[in-house]
Formats: sequence, structure tokens, C-alpha cells
Amino acid sequence: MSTSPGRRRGPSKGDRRERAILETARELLARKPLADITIDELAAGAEISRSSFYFYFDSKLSVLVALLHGMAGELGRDAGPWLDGAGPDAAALREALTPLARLWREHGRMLAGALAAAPGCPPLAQWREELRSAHVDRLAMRISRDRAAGLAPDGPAPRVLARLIDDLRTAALAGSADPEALVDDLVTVELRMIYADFADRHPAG
Amino acid sequence: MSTSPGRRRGPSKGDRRERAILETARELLARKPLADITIDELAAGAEISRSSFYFYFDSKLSVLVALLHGMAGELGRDAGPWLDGAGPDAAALREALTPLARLWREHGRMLAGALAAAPGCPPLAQWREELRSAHVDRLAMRISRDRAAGLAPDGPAPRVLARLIDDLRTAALAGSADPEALVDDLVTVELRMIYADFADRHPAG
DNA sequence: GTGGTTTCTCGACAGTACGTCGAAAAACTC
DNA sequence: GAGTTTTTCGACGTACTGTCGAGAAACCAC
Repeated sequence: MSTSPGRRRGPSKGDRRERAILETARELLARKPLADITIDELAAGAEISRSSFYFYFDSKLSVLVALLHGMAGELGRDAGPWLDGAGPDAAALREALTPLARLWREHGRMLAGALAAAPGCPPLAQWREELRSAHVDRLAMRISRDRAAGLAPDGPAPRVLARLIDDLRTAALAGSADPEALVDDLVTVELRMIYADFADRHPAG
Repeated sequence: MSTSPGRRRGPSKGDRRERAILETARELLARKPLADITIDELAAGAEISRSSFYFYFDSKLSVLVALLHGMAGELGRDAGPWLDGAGPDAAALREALTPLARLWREHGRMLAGALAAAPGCPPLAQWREELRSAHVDRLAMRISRDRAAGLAPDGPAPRVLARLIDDLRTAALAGSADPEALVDDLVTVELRMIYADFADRHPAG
């Protein structure tokens, strides 16, 4: 259901077509949601007929999923130092959030569309779930460590808190027209959610 | 685009049909997203033909909007004491969140579906925006008051912070299978976002 | 370059859902 | 019980989806 039923191994002409479809999809998704995109448009963008499209993907959803998997790596990168660190390290958190916000600025419509369509569409839901748990698992461990070390106060169960932070971050980035402008405020707020009494100057001020 | 093109004033048979459509929609929306519901189903539920449906509503979206407007009042109720109060009043906040969580438990699928469909659908987007600003405006004023009174530390601009809290609350309630179990944690976390160093026992513990 | 295999392309078809139109049945009014 | 308004529905046109099978094009020997 997710990839192509046809092709085998050649690095040939079909590859260019597949890329063209993906590229067209990327462009269209930057302008309108998946539901408003027809397979005709995708096919036209790649200069093939509508039926030929089905040789490469078995639905427009598969195209979106392919696009999304191509970004999976980027979304998690740069989060390491913050997630593996300890204590209210605003700088590390900002280093994690800045590239993420940039990604949301560039691909926000696509990501937001995918997120919105996820419930009610198993392959997208799974992608979203993997992404989420990749973040939540590590963040929950970090919270546990900090609490054990006396660096963070008690509060909601680590996994629950981590999930709330992930929800907040995603909703905020998805809803903002200028995600990068949100980074400093997100840093402040995420730290407060975990540390509450963290030395509390607004990072930008 | 939003209400019926037909009916005038009679409180008659057509009214029962309209109710029946709404009721059917409510039931179906509790099980699957709007996109998976056909006008046939809605019409069948109200025991009329598909074409007759169009006498009452001009699309299934209009049905959802009507349903949503019917709930607009409920969603904001009970928030008064918290929004008009001052300081880290966990009890008042919990009083606001508890009925809200109950509403999300009962109508979660419908609300989540509407929220997800909102971008890319003007009437839903407007509903979401009204709902949001009703909350954000008042909460932002509350934050400003508390800061002026020295009850809350400085931080993100009040409107931005209020918006983040609204995003968090909505995303958390929408994503949870058991919203009511989240109330205490949301109380803790929202208070931390605003007050940071609020006396910090987990409300439930 | 010829024959065989794989890769790729497309037109034709069938299915589903949407929304509109106009004729007419049902209900209500006096 | 004639006239008006409300309500119903079948027929129609349109848009999009996904499948099938015939065949063109590219590739690979030899």
C-alpha cells in the first residue's frame, strides 16, 4: 500500500518520473491540502497520463507518505544535545528548536496537512506516531533523570508531561505563520513546564 | 453556504427532518470523520432521499457547522471564574477544565475532526478562530493583570503565551482517549506556563 | 540488429460521490 | 377545494478514483 507495485531495480527513466511526481506533489502541497490535489495534477506535473501515475504510486496518499518519510530524519536531527543533556539548558533547547522551526517554515503546509489528515488514515497516523514517540520517549527519560537528580520538581508522569510538550510544540509550530519567531517563547515555556522554577528571564529579553 | 436555502418559518415536519439529519450526523461523526460520511448516509438516517437532503443543507459541511454552532456556548461556559480571577488559582482552573474535558470525552471525535478539517475550509476555520480568540483574549488580559500585580513573572507576550496555552489545551484534549484523566496534569502545566514558580505540588497528589 | 524480457504508457471502462433541475406530491391557508 | 407554500424525489451532468489489458519503448543478451 505504501510504495510502488511495479519497478524493480533499474536507475532509469522511471526514476526521473517518480522524482517528478514527488517534486510536483511537494510544490502543490505547499499551496493546498492533499484533498484538493487531484491525481490528474500530479500526473500532469510529471508529464505522464493519469493512468501512468498508478504505475508509480497507488494513490496520492502514498506520495505524501513517501515525501514524509524523506523528511523523517531531518525532523529529529539536532535534538540530541538537548535530549541527552540535563537540567534547564536553554541554549541546547534553542539549538534543537531553531532548525525544527526552519523546517516548519519551509514545509509547514505539507506537515500541517499531513498531521490534520493523520487521524482517519492509518499510514499517516503511523508516521505521526513514530515521530511522536521518537521524541516523547527520549524526553520522558530526560525528565526522569532530571527529577532523580533533583534538577526538576515533581509533577505529571514523565511520559505524560513529555507528551504534552510534544503536543504543544507541534500545535504551536503548525499554527504559526512564522514558526521561527516562536522559538524563544517555546524555549521559555517548555522549560517552565519541566522545571517550573527555572531562573526565569525571557531568553530574548 | 452555511444554512438552508429552502425553509421559511413553519415549525413543521421539515423541522423534524432537519433534526433527524443533525442527529444522524452527530452519531456518525462519533464514529468516523466527515470525509468518510456520505450524504447518502445522512439522508438515509433521516429517512429521506439524497436529493431531499439538499433541501435542508447545502453540503455535509453545513451540517457540521450547524452542529458546531450548537455547541459554541457549552465550550466556553464555566471558564469565567478562572479567567476573571487572579493568581495561580488551581481550583478555579480545574473547575474550568473539568467540564471542558467532559465535553471532549463526549464529542471528541466530532471536535477533533472539525479542528483537523478547519484549515482548508473557511467556515470551519472561522468557527475555530472565534472559539480560540474568545479564550485567548480573556486569558491574555488575565496574564497581563497578574504580571502587573506582581503575581506572575515576566515572559512571552501575554497574547503569545495565551495562544500557546490554548494550543496545548486543545491539542492535548483532542489527542487523548481519556480527556478527563488529563485535567490535573493540564492544571499543573498551564499554571507553570504562566507562573513558573507557583507552589508546585501535583494537584492530585 | 534480432529476439526476448522487463519497464513503462495509455485509452477505455466501471464505480462512487457530488450537486442541480424541474416536475409533482403533501401540507397548509383561506 | 383552489391557491400557495413546503417538501420530496428521479434524472441528469460532472468530477474524481482505481483497474485492466493492449501495446510501445528501453534494455540485454548474443
